[in-house]
Amino acid sequence: MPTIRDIARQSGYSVSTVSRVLNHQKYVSKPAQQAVEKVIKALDYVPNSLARDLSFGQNKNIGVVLPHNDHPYFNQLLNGIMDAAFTSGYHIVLLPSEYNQTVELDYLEQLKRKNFSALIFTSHGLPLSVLAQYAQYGQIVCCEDTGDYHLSAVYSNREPAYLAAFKHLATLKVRQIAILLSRNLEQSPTSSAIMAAYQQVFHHKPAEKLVIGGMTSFNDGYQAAKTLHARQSDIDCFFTNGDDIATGVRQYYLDQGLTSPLLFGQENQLSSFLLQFPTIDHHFFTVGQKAFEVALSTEHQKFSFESELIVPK
Amino acid sequence: MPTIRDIARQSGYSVSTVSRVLNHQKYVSKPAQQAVEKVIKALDYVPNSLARDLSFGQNKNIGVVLPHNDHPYFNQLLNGIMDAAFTSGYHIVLLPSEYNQTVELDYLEQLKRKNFSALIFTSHGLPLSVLAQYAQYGQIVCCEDTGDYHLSAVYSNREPAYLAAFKHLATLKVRQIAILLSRNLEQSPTSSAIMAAYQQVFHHKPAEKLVIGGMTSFNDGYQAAKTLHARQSDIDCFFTNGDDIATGVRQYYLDQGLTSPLLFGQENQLSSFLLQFPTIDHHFFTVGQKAFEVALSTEHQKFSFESELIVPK
DNA sequence: ATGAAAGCGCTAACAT
DNA sequence: ATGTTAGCGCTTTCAT
Repeated sequence: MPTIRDIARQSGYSVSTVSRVLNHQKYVSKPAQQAVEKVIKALDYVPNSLARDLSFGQNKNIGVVLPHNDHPYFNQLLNGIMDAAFTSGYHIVLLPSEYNQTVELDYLEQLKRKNFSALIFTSHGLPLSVLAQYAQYGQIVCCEDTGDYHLSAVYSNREPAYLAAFKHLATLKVRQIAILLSRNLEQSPTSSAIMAAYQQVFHHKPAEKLVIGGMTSFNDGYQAAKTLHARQSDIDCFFTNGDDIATGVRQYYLDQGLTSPLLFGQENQLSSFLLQFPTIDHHFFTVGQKAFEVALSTEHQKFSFESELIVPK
Repeated sequence: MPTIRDIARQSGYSVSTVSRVLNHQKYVSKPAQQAVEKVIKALDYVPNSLARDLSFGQNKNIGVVLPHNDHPYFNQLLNGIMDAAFTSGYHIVLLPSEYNQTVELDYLEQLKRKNFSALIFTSHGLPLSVLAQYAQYGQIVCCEDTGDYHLSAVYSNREPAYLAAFKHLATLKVRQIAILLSRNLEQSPTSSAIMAAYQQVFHHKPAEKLVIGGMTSFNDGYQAAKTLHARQSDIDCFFTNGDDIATGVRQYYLDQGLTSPLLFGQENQLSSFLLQFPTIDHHFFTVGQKAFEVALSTEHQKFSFESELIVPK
């Protein structure tokens, strides 16, 4: 592989002139430019990215930490991020965490080593205080409210929509509400927000035996319906963490020859539209786009979008 | 940020000794090692990845070119790739192509620039002959049969399963078969394989007006059913490119109060299991895992797995 | 076991 | 407008 020095030698110009040509800078005469470009073409030369990155002090890779599961939350977020990255010249590096703190810490160390110029956490097991310690080494964007921590945040403000959702259900005189969550009960801010909204509307906590976590798919919804229906047969509503999960619930009831309880989805996927049940759109695609944008900036920023309650007429 | 030279200076040892400590090499005395490690800890030093990569001549990034759409094919493949990459020390870089040849060419150029140490093409718009020209710059793995080209290949051998599928349908005395494809008709080897298998079984080509491409979702299936049913009302079977797409077809018929035609899926997703229609499992997760493995190797290799016909009893 | 020094290939400040 | 050269931070021969 020829280097910039080979081009310099063979063109009769210096390394810096070649560099100028490569980077389309000013102060290169037409003849110089042409001579250099001719040799470049002749030797089939391309500049080495590794050398460039070292010289520049950073590369153009943005790491995206995600638990590596298939929940639509991550898909939509990732699609938004990729969409924004597409024309930016930056690359998205997938960093699966499996919610493992050791792994997450390793990614933070890599940020410090300049293996990435920024990091986006779509979720994290590590406490925010730890993430904050690494913000000095590069932009760190969290897809949740980071409170007072010196960490950028781009997220969806869910509380109002959850509140509106439960008020809507209260209107419908629903009595026994099952709640399906993504992760295990207390772990995530999202779960807390749901529980808080529920309590605010109904003035009591959700029955523990009607709450299940770990839902990521249609099938999970199906199984959860089975389990919960066995526990309590008069459930008249399922508040779920995804339209497809709600659809799984419905399928179970239909397969049993029962009428489906009231369904409530999230993510505004196709199924809630087709089956005409209410859902919440958290605008994750938009969040992803913005998260990427912030990742490129050098300042700490906080943005929130409003989750949107969608009720079919 | 301290550099290796700072560590050398402050520890009283040379740069090379520090380097040896960092890389756990032989020929470092206990006292030297301890002295160096102490300073490393004191200065909170970590080696710079960019410098390492330049010195080593390559980085640990594997680019994965994919069209950036949501078809389960790419998800499953990507999941397999990520699964294999997880413990490897290598990173997966997402390279959306939108089937754009210019974009794909740019990724190949980046391979040449050593921005990636290998490239996996889950799909490509560029001809194989062009890809082959870049194989000299790094391992290139295609997820399809690459014939005689000097390109690694890891893919699923679909023909036999397609043949078996149509034979199965012939057994059922199906007459009017609609065919739903991923991309537009002639573009992909997959489409050709389907058409060839069809013709071999039924001794004539599929009716052109019963073939539609561009299917990626439930909704696409729904719309396609609508369109095709309007064109011809006696379709008695839909051979689709995905279980969820087949499910969309079914939904349309049900919504019209009609009985669903026979469905045939692909990808062996949950829906074919729940609704008990036949499907084909192309084992993309496994293909992805293997593709990654080959990406790390320096030799050109070809692997194929057998697609599997799955018929519920 | 340890160190000196020559790369790796490019950028950019400085000089002319 | 063009050239010289000192980095960028690490790895790796080659001496000692």
